[in-house]
Amino acid sequence: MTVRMTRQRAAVAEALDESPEFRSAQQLHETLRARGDAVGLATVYRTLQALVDGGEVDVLRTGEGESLYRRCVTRAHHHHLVCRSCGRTVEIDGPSVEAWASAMGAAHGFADIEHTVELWGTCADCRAAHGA
Amino acid sequence: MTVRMTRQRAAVAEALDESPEFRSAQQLHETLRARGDAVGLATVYRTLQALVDGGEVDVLRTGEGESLYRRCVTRAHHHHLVCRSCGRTVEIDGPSVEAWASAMGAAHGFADIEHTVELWGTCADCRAAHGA
DNA sequence: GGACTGGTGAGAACGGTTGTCAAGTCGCCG
DNA sequence: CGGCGACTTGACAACCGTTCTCACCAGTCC
Ligand SMILES: [Mn+2]
Ligand SMILES: [Mn+2]
Ligand SMILES: [Zn+2]
Ligand SMILES: [Zn+2]
Repeated sequence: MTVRMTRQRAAVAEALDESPEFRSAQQLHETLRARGDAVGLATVYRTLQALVDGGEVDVLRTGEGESLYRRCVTRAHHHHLVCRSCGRTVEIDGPSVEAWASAMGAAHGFADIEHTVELWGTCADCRAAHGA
Repeated sequence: MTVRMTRQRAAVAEALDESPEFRSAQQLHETLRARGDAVGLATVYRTLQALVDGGEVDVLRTGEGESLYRRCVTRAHHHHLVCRSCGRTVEIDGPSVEAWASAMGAAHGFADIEHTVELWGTCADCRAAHGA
């Protein structure tokens, strides 16, 4: 039952620490391979899942159904403002939205309310780079 | 280039009209098959996609990556409060959330802000049925 | 070092969705 | 009414991200 520290787990954790953007399992896998620190794809997925379960990493799903992972600064519940183009992410705390969500649920007789709230946009740098 | 009315397209549209819940392409396909109004699965997907493109049907993706479809009453932008258990859906209009989302984006220099906001819960009927 | 046991990875399996393409049909025209 | 042609259909294969399988590997403890 003991959790072991392995080269692979350390490598995945390190790759996550190095990128402030949300990244997919496959991107992380490729990054590690390119760096000569190869880790099996299945292991990347397993490690990410464990980190998510432990609350150390956040996941979000793109509109195309791919999962993106990121080690967030805030451990508490929060949302994200993500750049569509480069993945740059701002962690957002929205007390007003939290209140709104539970009020809406209660008003319609729903219980155990959960909410997904994500914001997507184009960051200032990407606008400067791509024109427009 | 003309769009034709076919038995299949009418059947999919009718199945959507009959259910106020969000339903998956496969559920709709099965419903039609059971009713003896069989339509190929690929055609169900194609028809749903066309309806979504035309703004006649709303889609949302479950946490498991499945797309759910529903003909909403409101044509204007809105969100949903969905029962995890039976799919019952309440259309929600949240002006405060809209304002919050664009304000957040602007505050961090992001443009072309889009947002996904969905609420999940257990409706009163499902709570009564399953106890708790 | 040796045993115990959790971890690894190549490849198969999965599940929802989309692509392929020969066969079928709606709509129109004569 | 036929007939024609472009649009549509559907069985099945291909896709794609993710998970499962299982024989082999390697931390950990003694
Ligand atoms: Mn929240
Ligand atoms: Mn909105
Ligand atoms: Zn950017
Ligand atoms: Zn319900």
